[in-house]
Amino acid sequence: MASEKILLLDGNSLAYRAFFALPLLTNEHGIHTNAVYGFTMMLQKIMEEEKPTHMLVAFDAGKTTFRHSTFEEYKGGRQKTPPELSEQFPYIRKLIDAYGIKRYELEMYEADDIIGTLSKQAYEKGQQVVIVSGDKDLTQLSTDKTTVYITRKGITDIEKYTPAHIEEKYGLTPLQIIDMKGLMGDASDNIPGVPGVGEKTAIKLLKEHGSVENLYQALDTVSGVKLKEKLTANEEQAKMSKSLATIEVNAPIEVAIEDLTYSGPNMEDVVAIWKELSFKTLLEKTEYVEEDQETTEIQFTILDEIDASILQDTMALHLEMYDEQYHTSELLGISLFNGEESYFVPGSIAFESPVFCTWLEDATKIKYLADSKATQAVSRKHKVSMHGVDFDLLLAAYIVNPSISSDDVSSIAKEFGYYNVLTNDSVYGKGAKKSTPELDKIAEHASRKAQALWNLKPTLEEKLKENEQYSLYKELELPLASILGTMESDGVKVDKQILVEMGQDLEGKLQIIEKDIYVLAGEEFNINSPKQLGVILFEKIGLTPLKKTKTGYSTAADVLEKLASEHEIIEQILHYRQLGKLNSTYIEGLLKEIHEDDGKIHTRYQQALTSTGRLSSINPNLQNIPVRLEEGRKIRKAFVPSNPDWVMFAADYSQIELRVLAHMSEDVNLVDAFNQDMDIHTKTAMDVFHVEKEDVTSDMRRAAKAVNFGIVYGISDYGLSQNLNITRKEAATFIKQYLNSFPGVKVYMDEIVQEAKQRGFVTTILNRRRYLPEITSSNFNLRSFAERTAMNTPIQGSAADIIKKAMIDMAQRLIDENMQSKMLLQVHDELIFEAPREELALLEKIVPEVMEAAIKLNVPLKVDYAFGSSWYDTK
DNA sequence: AAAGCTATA
DNA sequence: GCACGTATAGCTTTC
Repeated sequence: MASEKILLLDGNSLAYRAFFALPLLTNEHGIHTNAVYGFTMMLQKIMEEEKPTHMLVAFDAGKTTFRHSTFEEYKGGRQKTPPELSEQFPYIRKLIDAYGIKRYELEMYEADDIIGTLSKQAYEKGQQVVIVSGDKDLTQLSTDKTTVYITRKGITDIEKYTPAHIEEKYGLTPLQIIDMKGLMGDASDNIPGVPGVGEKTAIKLLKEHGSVENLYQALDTVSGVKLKEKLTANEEQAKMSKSLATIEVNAPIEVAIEDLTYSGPNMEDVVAIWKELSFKTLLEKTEYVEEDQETTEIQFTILDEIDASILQDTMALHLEMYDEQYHTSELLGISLFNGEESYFVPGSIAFESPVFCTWLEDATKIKYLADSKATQAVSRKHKVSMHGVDFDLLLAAYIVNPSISSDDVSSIAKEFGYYNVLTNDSVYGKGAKKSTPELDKIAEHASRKAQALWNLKPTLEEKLKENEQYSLYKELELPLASILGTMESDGVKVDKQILVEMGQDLEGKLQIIEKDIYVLAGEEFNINSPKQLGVILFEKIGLTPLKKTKTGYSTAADVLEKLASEHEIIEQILHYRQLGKLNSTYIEGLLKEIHEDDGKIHTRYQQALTSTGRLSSINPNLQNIPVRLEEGRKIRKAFVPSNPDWVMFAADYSQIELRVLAHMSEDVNLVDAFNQDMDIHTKTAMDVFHVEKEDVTSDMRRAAKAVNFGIVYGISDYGLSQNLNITRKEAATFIKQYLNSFPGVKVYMDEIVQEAKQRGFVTTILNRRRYLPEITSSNFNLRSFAERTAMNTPIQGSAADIIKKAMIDMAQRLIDENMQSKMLLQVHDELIFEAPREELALLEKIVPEVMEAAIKLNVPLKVDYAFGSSWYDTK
């Protein structure tokens, strides 16, 4: 039986280690997961390396142990277990069970004693023993067949204690470790030892005398008067300490080695726990495919034409696309489910059927969808305008909790307890392995999705109503999805030639700057590499590094600007970066996104992504087209109307976030300022600096503007000081002055943080929620971040609510007025249209009117607008 | 895949 | 004494 190997783990000790080694992670439900995660990592690694035949995780049973009858203060003065860790123990236990590992705890005994007892029994049986703990006391158990692994810093770094290693490290035998503890004590366990005797002295004494008992028998021979005195005075305490430090190897345990055979994990259970805790990396690494086991068989019919009889009044419908870029992706087919029968129609056959297209357009035919925006966009590509959407899974899940990061039907369904859908990755493969499976597989996959929609609708709607978010979902997000789908599919015309010419111009300029930089640096290097640049600037040229990053010198723009006066290379580098960014992201990047067939760019808005309720824009991002610097702003010249004699028309909300703040805080001074339509930054400067309007300098206004931004973002004196390049103290004074001038804002900020603490979430004007589990964290950084988001999210999110509502009203108004003008883009606080010149006069009237009336606040909303022959000219 | 940088509101 | 402004997307380099 020499091949048997038993692995004994100290559960409490390892959980503590994991907890303190890792940052306080949480999953999207606010459950702390760092200890479980670290424990899992250790477990995986150690099992893989050791391949044990037997395993056990021992836990401490309770607070009191037999050692307390010897010494009441044993382990006294210990900090109580942080609640963030306590809450993780149940998961650790569940996980151990899922792995199929035995766990054990025993009244009055510690995990050490269980491990000691079992390691002795295993040793006697001739097994190899491996003990894992974070507690060095366990090293006393080391023998020729027993190795004790003690975690070092981190979670997977381990020191292996064999008798030889102990000899080498301390010059002692494993059992003498107990004597050493007896003499030197152990602060963490509150074992006193002999005061004044530390590790060095203890080791020296034991090398001479062998044990505590022998030492006291030969006390006369000990050199050093002081030491002898200390030893004499503390003889009882030394002997008691030794007994406290001795691990019991004959504890009355009720498990036997034979019960501990390890036969491998139940991966289904393990994966379920990983999912519950959102261990994404572990899930991705695991090749275990649990879906096939979890899903139940379904029935479906593949059709090669659509018969009117299958298109009923209410149906779940899913368009199965090969990839997520639905504007260009191949349509693999559509699935339909009516509560009983599932159908799949391959490819674009459905859209070739007038019966189907008519059904899609019919508002009285009710559709349940996974992603109505995508469905709308794809339908429009097939010249169909869909109506009658009554459910959108993606949006419903997002409104329930915007932190849910998953965007495929399978993972959303699982969030709400429905497991009968496979992931896209498992059907198509991911990365380089992605490919189209056979038709049958696709049909089944798509059918499962349609069935999921049907089954999940009641669950999601109930949740939305319970949270009073049903109208946010049904009257705001759902109609908006259709509008966004239309905007995306309409697209925006981009003049390729303009971009190409700008690109050539940029390339030329870049080459010149590049050469200049090489001359100034005295060598050629990759300017785009912060690492190489850092070496040139701070080592070769010898500039002073003002800031560091995790990996080296920071060469960020704000740092370089401060060094600009030191060396002329800085200015060149900043210019190189600026032009390089324009060329790679905006010239080359945008050119790649122009569709050949229509010369347009079709971005995709992510409607279910941000935690605040804003949209985001991808492939390409049209919400960050340059505007601040003239050189970049010229990119906007390429964005033109799709008809030659039309114009671009842009309208933006003025100071919408500060107006929202005025509304929510009801601060009299701020409300007044907006009611009188004052320049808010000037007004802030007047109040913060106590000057008259005429005496506000441009610097004062700039500082006030930064303070206003800071207030919206959840201010800190440090952040403001960085932004304004002033001291922290000065920044703190500004903030104090601001809050004195706008006391209602201070009250509001305090209250919103309190509210977040009490309810666990904050809300916007339209009752959008954001959960902030970390607001009660004991970690300063996490808590502070949550507090700032508690202040910012209602402001940013309410502004998002307002413009979304405006978009819905605007789309309706364009229809009502029978206009050809099209709403094309949304950039957080602005809307961009293209319009025939004849409609300009009307547009100038209705756009501000509709936007300003979108949601009534207790301050007016203000909209500025402009038009011109390109986006650039709308200024 | 992560880090560093830069573009927007 | 620590670390320290909100929300994003995308490019290049480096591991």
